[in-house]
Amino acid sequence: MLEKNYNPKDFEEQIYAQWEKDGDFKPDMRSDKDAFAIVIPPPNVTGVLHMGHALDDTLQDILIRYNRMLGKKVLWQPGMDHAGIATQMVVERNLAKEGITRHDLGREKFIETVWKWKEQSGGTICKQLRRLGASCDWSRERFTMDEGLSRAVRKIFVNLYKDGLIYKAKKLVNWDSKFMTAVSDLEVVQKETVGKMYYYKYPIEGEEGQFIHIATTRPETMFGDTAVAVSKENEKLKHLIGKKAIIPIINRAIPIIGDEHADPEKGTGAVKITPAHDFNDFEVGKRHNLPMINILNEDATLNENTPFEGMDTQTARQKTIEKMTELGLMEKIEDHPMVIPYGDRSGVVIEPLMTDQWFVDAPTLAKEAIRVVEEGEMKFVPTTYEKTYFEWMRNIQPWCISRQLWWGHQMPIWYGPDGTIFCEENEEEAQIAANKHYGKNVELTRETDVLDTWFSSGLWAFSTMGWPDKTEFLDTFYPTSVLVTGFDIIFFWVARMMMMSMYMMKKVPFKTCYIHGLVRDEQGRKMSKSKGNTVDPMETIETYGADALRFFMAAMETQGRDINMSENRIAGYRNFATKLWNASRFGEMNSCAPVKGFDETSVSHPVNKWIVAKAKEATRAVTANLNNYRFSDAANDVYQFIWGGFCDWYIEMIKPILYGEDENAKAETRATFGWVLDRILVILHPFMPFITTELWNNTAERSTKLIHAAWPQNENIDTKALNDIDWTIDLISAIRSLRAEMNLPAGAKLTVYMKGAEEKSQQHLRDFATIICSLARLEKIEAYNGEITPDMAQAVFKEAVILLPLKGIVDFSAEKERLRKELEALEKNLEGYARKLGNPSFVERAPAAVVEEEKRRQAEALDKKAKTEEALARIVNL
RNA sequence: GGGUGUGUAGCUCAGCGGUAUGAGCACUACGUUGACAUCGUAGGGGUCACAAGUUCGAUCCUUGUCACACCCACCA
Repeated sequence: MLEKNYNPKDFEEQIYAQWEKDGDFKPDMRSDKDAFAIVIPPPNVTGVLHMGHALDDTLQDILIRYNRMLGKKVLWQPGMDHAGIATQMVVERNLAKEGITRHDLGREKFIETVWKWKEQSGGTICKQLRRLGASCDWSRERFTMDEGLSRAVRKIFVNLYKDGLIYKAKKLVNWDSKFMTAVSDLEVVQKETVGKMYYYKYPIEGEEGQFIHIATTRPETMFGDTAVAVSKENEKLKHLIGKKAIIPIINRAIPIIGDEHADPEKGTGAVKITPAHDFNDFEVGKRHNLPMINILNEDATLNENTPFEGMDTQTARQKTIEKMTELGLMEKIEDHPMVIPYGDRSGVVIEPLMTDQWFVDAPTLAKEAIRVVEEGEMKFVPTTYEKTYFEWMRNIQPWCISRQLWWGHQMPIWYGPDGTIFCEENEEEAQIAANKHYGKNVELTRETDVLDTWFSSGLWAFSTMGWPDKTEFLDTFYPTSVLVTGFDIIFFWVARMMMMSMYMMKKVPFKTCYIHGLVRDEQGRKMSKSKGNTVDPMETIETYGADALRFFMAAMETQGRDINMSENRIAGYRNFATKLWNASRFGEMNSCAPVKGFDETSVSHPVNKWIVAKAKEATRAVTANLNNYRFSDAANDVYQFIWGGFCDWYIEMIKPILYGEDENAKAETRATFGWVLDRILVILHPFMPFITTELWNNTAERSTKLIHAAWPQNENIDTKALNDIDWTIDLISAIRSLRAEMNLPAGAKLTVYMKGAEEKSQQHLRDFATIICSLARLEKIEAYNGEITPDMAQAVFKEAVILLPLKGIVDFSAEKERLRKELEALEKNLEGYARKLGNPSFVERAPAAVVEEEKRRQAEALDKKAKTEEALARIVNL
């Protein structure tokens, strides 16, 4: 017995536990059908589920469940990312509460602590994913730092290194002074601010009273200046080229050089060049062989190369200005719009800093990654993201992969006593290589840097399947079928996966990349903790059930567009679930249940034939839309069928049968109801796995679990069966409309006549009289050949007129008004038809079918107009 | 500066070269029947941003304009 009320809390968690216990998420390796695989975008081990995950993982689960029901070998590979910086940050914060820093612990102890933290508090999100209903194969859960994946990281690193695609270089990199590590370009966010532009002057060496005027936003970097540049085209300043300027305060002479980097139109036309602290100046420095003077420590305080050692940049800036003012060299300070780089995680200003770092030769790796997308081996859905991908990949810069952190994959790099580099998969091999190199046993020291987190996630598609070992899983599931992720992850992850996979596997990591948008708040603003406008999916699930949230996500997902949260709408989908629940209860109360051996093609009652055809039609539409990643269309197809077709019409239409005397019809209808409800549970299951399973388990004894039920394919649809009932539905709607128009009490049982109906319509009338009477609240309905009397309300219905005799005097003004309005609309339409059909080039050039259709509509409208006019005339004549 | 996307009902959005039966929510009126008030029935509401072009026909294609959003680059 189903409970009276739909209460998802009663069963959602239990059902999930049962699936997991029964191993229902494991791929069926005996299936003779294709493989279908998705690797989950590994959430950070520190992460908790947010609405973005809820969207991302719902879409994946829909695809996974759908394909599982198609009978394929289906793998949804779950796991988590070790999230270098994020995790180190969390653990350090915990230590800080006890007044300890990681340096107090030392590297080894600290890493131990992180692992301990991971075991105890990491991975909350995996529990939450279960609550959402995600049917991942948890028995295969991986972690980007586990032993297997670490081996994969080392192996691919060594390969890349030996192929010359990983190299060490001293370069200007983005330096995060909070974490004291280099970060990649992607981890830097540019923020617009209004800053200051400082104008001052440097004396010219040997020329008393002569100056070169400089504009800068960072006066404190002057101690690292190694030149002043002016354009060779600059008529006013080019005479200074070759002379020397004196950096005040420290009185160091630097050359004035000619370089096109100095735009005569900007600033003063002269630019101070600080090669060690500015990416543009770095290039200028290289061109002119300028020395590079580093003026910063790793914590972004000024170093011994400046007079302000130990000060932070802001303080040093003030000091510099003070000094310059004292020297009479300050000219003016102006407000200046500028962009300042910040670390996306640390939130501190990123400083360009000269350091030894490791790089991946991304431009080389990008070539294959670009080619396979160009040639369609990997397709973006929607295709527009292809452009974003190409744009980025074609302009890609070397990827800085070294991080001066502790938590992460330590690079498989060892240094010999003289600094020779040995890159091997483990220490023993490095030792062997080194001993061979030196001809004797030497002591090696290991590189302390760890890898950028995205290096290991870049291998996710194949490392999770056992690579570098040759495994059955790798053979079966690689390349994976589709990757589902947000557009903000294209550069970070999609691009890197493409590069790494093409390099190592020579095959794309996934055949399709489905990109979705952001989940925003109700007003369309980005959700953020600082704004306080985040919605916790777990709370939503608590209130409305996981199914409602999932259906919301699916119904809102229209190919890449952002989604605005809407609690109203989620409530609406909870209501939808309630509706289905109650429809099932109706079936239960009326002994409707699936019958073994029931053949839905053999039903004879038109209503049953109709719903069977409708169900198949809906199935076909959902299938097509899922195949094309049209989630909202698929969801709406199911929704419309269940609510608009099954509940609104079918259930209402079978009531007279179920409450009637015809036992054969009753039996057929009960079985049909059972069949249709089963069909509903099947096609709704990917979207709402919980309620469908609960109903499936409670409406019959089952030999198959719903999660493994077969998704129906290639069915024939009896389109003829659709028309009869569609005619009846139209008629019922017309009568209801007329009733409402005449303000008749809903309870009143009426008689309705139909005049001028064709034989076929009359037949329908006889066949469906009971149904029509029941749904339109009539005493009787029948064909009529008599006169239309003044007490009859009229409505034109197709070729006939519906007559509603009313007892006593009736106010016809409302009806008059309605008929007039209808006439107006008809006139307007007719004008359109006449215009079109009167246009010779339309008749000549438009496809014949279109012209015919137009003519048919015109004829229909003319007929209806005539009937409506008659009706109106009769009223007016009263 | 370069790029991408979006402007359709009060709101959030679907959709399509052939009259917008658009969807959900909101709104109005009425609620009868033994699945359901987390509901039912009926109804109101749109010059599909603007302009030009292509076409027999444009909300849909092209170009331009305006508005908005996002991405990338950029601290003189």
